[in-house]
Amino acid sequence: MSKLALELFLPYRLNRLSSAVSQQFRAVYGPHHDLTVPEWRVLATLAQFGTMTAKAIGKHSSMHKTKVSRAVRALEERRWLVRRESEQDRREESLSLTASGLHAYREIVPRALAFEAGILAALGPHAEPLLEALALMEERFPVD
Amino acid sequence: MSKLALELFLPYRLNRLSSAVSQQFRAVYGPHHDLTVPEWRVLATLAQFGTMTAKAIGKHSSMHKTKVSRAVRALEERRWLVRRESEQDRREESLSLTASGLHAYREIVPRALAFEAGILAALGPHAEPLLEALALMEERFPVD
DNA sequence: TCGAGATGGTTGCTTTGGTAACTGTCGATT
DNA sequence: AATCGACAGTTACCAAAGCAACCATCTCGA
Repeated sequence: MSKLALELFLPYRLNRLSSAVSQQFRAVYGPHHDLTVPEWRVLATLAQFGTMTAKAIGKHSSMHKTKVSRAVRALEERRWLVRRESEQDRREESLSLTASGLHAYREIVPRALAFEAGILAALGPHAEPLLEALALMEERFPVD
Repeated sequence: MSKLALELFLPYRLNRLSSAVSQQFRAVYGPHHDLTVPEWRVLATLAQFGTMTAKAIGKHSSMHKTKVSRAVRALEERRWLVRRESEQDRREESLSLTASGLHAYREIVPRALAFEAGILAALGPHAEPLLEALALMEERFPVD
């Protein structure tokens, strides 16, 4: 009879680790700005690409359109982003960060990178192989 | 100015991958038995250890006690597990799988292992390094 | 032995996420 | 120009998850 040890089972381990990392990561932007993960993703995506539609944000950050819609509204209420109706296509809207949004972003990024660097440093020589394996798995489990 | 590419950012990648893997994994037990992830974890833990308390299940499977409580009730209603009041300590209850529960478990396990094996096989020589890196990160991000 | 704090487990409240239905707009075909 | 299907985004509804309050029981110390 085949046996399965939950603590060694890959999907479980990934899930556990991902939650733990996310939770720790919240401490990075938590103290100053209280962001949810979807809000952080929208912020990061907009900062990365400048101006884009909600649809494009969702695609790049693997988020369902309702999640994006809500995160966008939250950031808008915080005055971190503005909507502008697109001229060519009035169904969509061009989203971009305000000065405050960009300011907050720039404050968070170095800490986010330091957080990531801390993990990779702790992995030492295992870091590079991990990243390669991650890339392979991402290929096997593509976005939707 | 430091730049951050979300798609290369480790916490994001872990999160994305973990969701994708979990979602695919549901297809393993989905067709026959419609289980939630917490239910699956309780089932697996009980099968692994025989008889234990809800507290112990939560600890082993990294789940909040309310999650465990609800998953236990769901499995109980499905007649996959039974509660027995502990004699030494009447606050806690001894949980164990019924024959049906064990039967379902035994049907799922080979497929679960095959699913995992498929991933590891696709990783080829990268599998072992990945598992080592995972272990290191788990150490760095312990349960709660 | 009795009272205070700790503990196992459940329940209620609130937040969060997903699905589906809806609104408004576009593009294409007629 | 009118209509039909596709599409961007929002909203309403429902399932899932966390937090805190709660109940019952245990343990320990005065």
